Amino acid sequence: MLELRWPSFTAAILRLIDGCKNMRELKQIHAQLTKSPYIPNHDAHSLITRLLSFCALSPSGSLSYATSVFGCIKNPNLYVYNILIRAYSSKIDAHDSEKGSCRSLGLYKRMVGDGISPDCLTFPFLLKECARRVDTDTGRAIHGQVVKFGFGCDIYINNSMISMYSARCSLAHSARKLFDEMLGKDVVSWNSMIMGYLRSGNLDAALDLYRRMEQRNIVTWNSIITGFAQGGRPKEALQFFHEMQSAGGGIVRPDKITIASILSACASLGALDHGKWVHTFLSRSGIECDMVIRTALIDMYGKCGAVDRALEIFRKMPNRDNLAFTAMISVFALHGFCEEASSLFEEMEKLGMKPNHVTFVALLSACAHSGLVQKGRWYFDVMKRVYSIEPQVYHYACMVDMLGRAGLFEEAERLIKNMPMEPDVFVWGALLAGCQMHGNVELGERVAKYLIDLDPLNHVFYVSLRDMYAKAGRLKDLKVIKSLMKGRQIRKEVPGHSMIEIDGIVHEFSVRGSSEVRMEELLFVLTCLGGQC
DNA sequence: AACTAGTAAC
Repeated sequence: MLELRWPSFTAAILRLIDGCKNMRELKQIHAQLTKSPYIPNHDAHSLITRLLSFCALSPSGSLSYATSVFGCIKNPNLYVYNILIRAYSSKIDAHDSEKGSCRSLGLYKRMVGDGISPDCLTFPFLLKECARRVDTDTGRAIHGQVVKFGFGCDIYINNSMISMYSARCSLAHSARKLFDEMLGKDVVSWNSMIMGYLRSGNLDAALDLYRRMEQRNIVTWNSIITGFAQGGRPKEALQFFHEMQSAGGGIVRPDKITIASILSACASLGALDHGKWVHTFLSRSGIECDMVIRTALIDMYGKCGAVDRALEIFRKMPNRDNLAFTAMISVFALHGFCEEASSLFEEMEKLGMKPNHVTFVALLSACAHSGLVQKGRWYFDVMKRVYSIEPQVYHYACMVDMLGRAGLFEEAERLIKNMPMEPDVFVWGALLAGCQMHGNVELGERVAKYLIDLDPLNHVFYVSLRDMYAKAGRLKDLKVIKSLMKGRQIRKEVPGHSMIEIDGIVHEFSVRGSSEVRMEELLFVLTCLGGQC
């Protein structure tokens, strides 16, 4: 083949590069090219550019190899620069430390230094990397460059900038400013702004835009459903799902992203009937039931109490990743099946699968709820030593919870003292709960007072202290705390509530009653049941 | 060769 002459030779090599399946094949071609004397100069450039595209953009490519190929190009043009900048924006490799600054920016500076001006495609790539890294300082600098080079009216670039500002929760207002000043807004502009509000927790602002927009697409629906499901308003997420199916004559059909989000909403509601309906809908829809959806199904069935069905789906999965394992382990942990959680973890280890920080949250909380202190200590150690996972503040909270429940207050306090980070309210709250459980008023009083100082408007800590005093018969202190609560107007504002699904409708109720559940009737039934027990 | 959307825990 190397005997072939231009142009068929070059065309054949280009076809070979396009047909590459992996980096090994590509490297072989690259090696042959380097040795070949038959390539005219202007062909060499197009060949090396194609090589670069493969390494930089193909899923089986390699960013480090792309960087070295780029280094071989003598006078890279705008197209070549854009390829590598694009690769940095979306590809993540071993050298891509999440905390590092944008690598594409260095390339951009070099390009401008070479006297090459960016075009309208350069900026979306640059901004995407800033968004991914939540590096809004660099993003702002690039915003300046956009204006300087006269691209302030490009809709793609403006949309990219909205997403970039939206990546940082505190900058939703910067995104909104751009959004308001944009002339030709399209559906992506609206979606990006809505996502900015959803990320920053301002669900009502997102809802306002959603209601006002003229055309919605699948991304709009999926974003608003996901945002509400994750933002603690899963009931509304379900409503959006129904709205989606009745809107626009069913032009926009749910896809697998919709299904994954809606299952997560069902999971947090404990809405088993809804979840089952979605499962049936999924089977009939022809939507591919991929690993993500199966994991969401495991979570949904597990959180709705159908552990057997969750396990069945897990066992029938054609392939499982560490997320699927973690979801199943979490289901076991939630229901107090510590043994099952542990043996699934062992299965995971045998397969050489890497558990992550979430896996250990599940394992540690399973140990805490089962009172398996020895095992919990062991997992905490394995996490650090074997898997090099730095314990986060919520791992410490699990450990303190476990030790507190076991009454091991000295060890719990020692652990808190030696934490590498500042203990948060969950850590102290776990210790307080342990004190309350064991009637350790001396320590509990100290912790509760500290927590009240830290978060003086949170009623939970006052109530704990009050109940501890009451139980210990410390009437004088009880009086003091009660008057303190009265003086500060501390009340249990939102009573603890539960939810129940009846005939596919999710009802919320609490001891104080409910707007939806007829309490007299409920009490009557309960009284009757009580007689039978 | 461009911009927006999914699963596990807290």
